Amino acid sequence: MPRELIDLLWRDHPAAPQGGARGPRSRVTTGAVVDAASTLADAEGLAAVTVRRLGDALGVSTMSVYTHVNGRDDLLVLMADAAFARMPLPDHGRAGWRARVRRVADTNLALHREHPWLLEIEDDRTAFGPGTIAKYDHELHALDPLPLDDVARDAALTFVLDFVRAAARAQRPDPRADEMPQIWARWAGRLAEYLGDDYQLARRVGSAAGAAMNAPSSPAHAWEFGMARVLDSLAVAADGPRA
Amino acid sequence: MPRELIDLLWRDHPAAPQGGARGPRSRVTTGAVVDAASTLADAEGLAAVTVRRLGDALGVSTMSVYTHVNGRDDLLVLMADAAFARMPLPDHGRAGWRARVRRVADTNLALHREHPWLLEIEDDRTAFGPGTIAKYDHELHALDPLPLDDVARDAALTFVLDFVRAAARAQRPDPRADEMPQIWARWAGRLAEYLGDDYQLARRVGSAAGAAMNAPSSPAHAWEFGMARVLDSLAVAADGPRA
DNA sequence: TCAGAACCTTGTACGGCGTACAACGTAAGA
DNA sequence: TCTTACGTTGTACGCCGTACAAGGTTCTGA
Repeated sequence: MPRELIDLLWRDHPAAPQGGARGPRSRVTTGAVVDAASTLADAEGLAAVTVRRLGDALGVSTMSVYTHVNGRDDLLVLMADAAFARMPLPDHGRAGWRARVRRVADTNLALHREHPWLLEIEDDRTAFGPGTIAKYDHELHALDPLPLDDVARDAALTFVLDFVRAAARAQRPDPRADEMPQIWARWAGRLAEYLGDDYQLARRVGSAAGAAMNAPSSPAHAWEFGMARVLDSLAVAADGPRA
Repeated sequence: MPRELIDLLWRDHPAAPQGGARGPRSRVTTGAVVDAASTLADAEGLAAVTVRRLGDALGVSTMSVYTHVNGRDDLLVLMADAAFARMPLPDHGRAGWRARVRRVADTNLALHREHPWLLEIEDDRTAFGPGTIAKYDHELHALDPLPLDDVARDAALTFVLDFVRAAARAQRPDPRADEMPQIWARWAGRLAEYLGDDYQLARRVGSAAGAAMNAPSSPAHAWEFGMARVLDSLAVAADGPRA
């Protein structure tokens, strides 16, 4: 293991160990590998980010990628932290907590819309990256106006971000979206036969929810509904159980 | 494609097409394949569910698996629907909506704790399976006492289940848990150096949240906090914006 | 009765993946 | 100048999902 992941995460920090001076100059850097991987993931999804394709994209052999990144797992952590580091973290100013939370939620939703592959990266080691830590600190400060102790503050932020993550997942285009019309054409009749007269509530609600969108559910409405719920519930948590 | 996924999903329904009578009797059934795959996933995770290992577990050649299941993607859908079908769906009786929602949440959390691999299956086609539809119908009925129209009812259920899913994800043991102590031993010093005096809030809250558990965050507290928030917010949604 | 159709099973093979390893070239330090 | 550290590269291994064709087995219909 040439360099530890934590040092690669903090590679732009002054205290980060630099590579020794001897030997040929690197033709690419860790940052370039991460950038290329992110671009590839944006364009074709995370599954397209293979070490071989990365080498091609960088004009370098497959195995050369491993000089700058310890392996694919580590690369995903670096990609996620880099994406977080790119997020705008505007000062919260004098905004109330509702506006702050809304902004945090909107920004995170936008992030996931731009980089849907973030939803597939679940490595806990991301938490040690500079982008992730800066984001965490900033978003915790969004809750400054609320009277929450430290543990509750963390739980509240988790609550908000988990909601956003789930909403982003629902809004993400299904990779099978192209085929769905044909699949549905083949399935609709059979499903009706199987269902008969059962599950009337599920069928009514399912079709009502799907009516707003083309999808079987309505992510747009779920976002509005959920956002209102999140804000409502934080208000209750702040003002006390009965207020 | 021998049999459509929808027919495999509904394979126990009387109207489902049965295999023709000619040829040798199948040594295994679709259900047996799904069960073996689920057992394997429970024991070793979804990544261990490979067609080759499934064939071994069933005492059948690798390619024979494809007689009973169209491919790995379809198999995952069948596994997920089968897991939902196994869920207990007790009548809601006279319980109030809070108790109903709590029970739905608890049951779903238990499901995800028993089958963590469910979190990795995101195929929308699962929605057409009998187990999934029955579960959806049952859980919609949990919200009967609340004055919600169809679209809001769907959104409310999504809100609850998404929270549970996120909580389950947080509670899921990191596959890297064994190595974390050693990793942390190597990283702690370097991270302290990188952080310096920055991000004080993040560090304080992060360590406070982690103090309750061994993990860097406290999923147990997040569950309690989030559950209270979910119930609070549904109460507000039900009673009107100001009540 | 007995071919032929329908079906299940199987082995081989292909193109992908991540990555271990060793050989080689290159540039800076002694 | 020689050595040492480092970047680059090709080959190779063991996985993966699965297409395909050959073969065996059982029921159907003439």
